Amino acid sequence: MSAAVVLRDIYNLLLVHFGPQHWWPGESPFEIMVGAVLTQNTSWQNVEKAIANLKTAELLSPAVLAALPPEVLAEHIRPAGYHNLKAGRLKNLLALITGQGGVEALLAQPTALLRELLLSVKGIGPETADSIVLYAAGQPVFVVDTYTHRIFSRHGLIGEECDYFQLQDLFMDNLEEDAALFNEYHALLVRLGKEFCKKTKPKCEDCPLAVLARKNGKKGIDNAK
DNA sequence: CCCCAGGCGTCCA
DNA sequence: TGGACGCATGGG
Repeated sequence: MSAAVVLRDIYNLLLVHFGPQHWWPGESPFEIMVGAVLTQNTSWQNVEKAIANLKTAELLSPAVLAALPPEVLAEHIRPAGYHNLKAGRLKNLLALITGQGGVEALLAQPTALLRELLLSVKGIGPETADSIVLYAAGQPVFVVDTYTHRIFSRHGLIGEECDYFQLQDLFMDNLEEDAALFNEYHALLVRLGKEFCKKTKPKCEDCPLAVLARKNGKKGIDNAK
């Protein structure tokens, strides 16, 4: 079974089962960027509270946040957890935005450069950078997260040791380079993870992907290490 | 009470 | 280079 076929089968199963997820849940590119930082190791439910706080206080714009003392910002985003840490990370991101002449100008940079710029920000790692590239800039990179790794390793499709970039390459080498596809695929994997592939309470027997086991066996994916 | 959530940086061998 | 740890709130 080729990787391309397996990846397509999984996508089709998930899309039929769950339907389109309409990601990212945010109203503007800047809101998406803020949400991407706030959701680091944090449930989206908590992030929503923090973003609602910012909106209510009319703080959710680059210019306003840039002028806000970090301690004040931290108080508003408290529900998202790690608020002191994340206030600093948002400040770092705002410095990049300002330095690049604004959100529009930053997000208009070519994919590879945009990714490098984001990764140069202290507090923005591979997943946060890729989330911004895909969901805020609409450029085609595949976003990997803990759910992606957990789902694929539990189904025996990759090894436990498969790292972020190996897993990302697996998708990007075997799917057409299409931002809309990458968008929906990642969103569907998160949906699946939340409902059927939690860390300690996997509902594997009910997993929509259970049919894959019979079709694909335990052979894994051909070019997965 | 416990464990977990759409990570990342630091430290230390 | 890689494994442990801190960061922190809200939900189940």
